[in-house]
Amino acid sequence: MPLASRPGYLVRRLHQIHSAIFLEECQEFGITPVQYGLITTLLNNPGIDQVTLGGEVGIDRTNVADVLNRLSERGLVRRERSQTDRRSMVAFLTKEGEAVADKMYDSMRRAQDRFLAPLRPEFRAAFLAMVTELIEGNSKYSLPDSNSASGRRKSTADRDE
Amino acid sequence: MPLASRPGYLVRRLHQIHSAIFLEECQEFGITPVQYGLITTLLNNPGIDQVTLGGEVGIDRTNVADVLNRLSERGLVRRERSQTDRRSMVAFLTKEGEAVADKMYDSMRRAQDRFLAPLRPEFRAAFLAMVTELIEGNSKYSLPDSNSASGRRKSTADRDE
DNA sequence: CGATAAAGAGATGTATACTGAGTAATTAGG
DNA sequence: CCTAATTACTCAGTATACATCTCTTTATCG
Repeated sequence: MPLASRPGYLVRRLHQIHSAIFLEECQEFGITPVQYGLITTLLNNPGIDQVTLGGEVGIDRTNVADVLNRLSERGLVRRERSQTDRRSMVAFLTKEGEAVADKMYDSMRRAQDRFLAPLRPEFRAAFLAMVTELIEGNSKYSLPDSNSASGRRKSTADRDE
Repeated sequence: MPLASRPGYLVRRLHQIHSAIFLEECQEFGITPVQYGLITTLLNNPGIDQVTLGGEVGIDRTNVADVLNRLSERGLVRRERSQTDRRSMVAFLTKEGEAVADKMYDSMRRAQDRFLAPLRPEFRAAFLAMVTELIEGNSKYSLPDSNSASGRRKSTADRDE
């Protein structure tokens, strides 16, 4: 089975390529794809705790802490202990964080569009549907056990944009 | 644009999921997806130099050195200076390296199959074709400049398996 | 043939991603 | 109500991935 026909290889390259395009398109902001995912989730769910945040964005709990650290060092995110459960840290966007989320939106959209551009337009929805199918069908592997527990709080609004 | 509809998010999750399945299926060998890609490429191209190797496997040249280091510490890979170009390092699988490549093959296949399982069988080829299309259409972002130069040697056989 | 440009490899630093161990706070059971 | 289990987080360690800078080797040009 040649490398170029292995799903795993293809998916890794796809991820690599998207990261490169996103980073190029959003260069001026110095925000990575994962950081942007966290930022938009915080925008829609201010005061969310780190475990729930990781569940929403699809990253490991320790990684959430790492990324939030970098974002709060840059003044985009503010963290504090939860009032209701003092084990938890809850996170908010600062004013600057909200400004960055806003200013980056168009660049993010351009990155997504450029990534999908090689695919004939009529195939794009089908492609995304198949990817979603693969993610949902494999959902039990989608995140480590560390995040799986607990009552995955329903996200408040999902107005996104 | 909600997170779950962004191509970048979906592709990241897909990569995450495949890694988890591969790691689980190949647990007993302690070999990661990237390491296995390098090993099979070395199997088909013994004595390949590091830059060409990186081009074949789709990883950065410094990363090639890192991964080869780990593999040679475990006695799976042997490296030496090229006879023809003493700037280059060329790599070979050791006997143990070849044995591991052989023993892992079935586990790798199982990982790939499990990953694709949620997709209806008649869609799988179409999915892989679309992914390939996206990779080729975006090929200019597929690898950093550091690898792009030089005469990407034609791989000798590609008998793979 | 010697100066210099180009290429390859290495080291260093950043970011993502995950595991495992350990600590503190909360909840559940007896 | 006190102990045990669970949960949230942190810290340390490993691996991938990439950028950048330095050093050596090779190639080229005058």
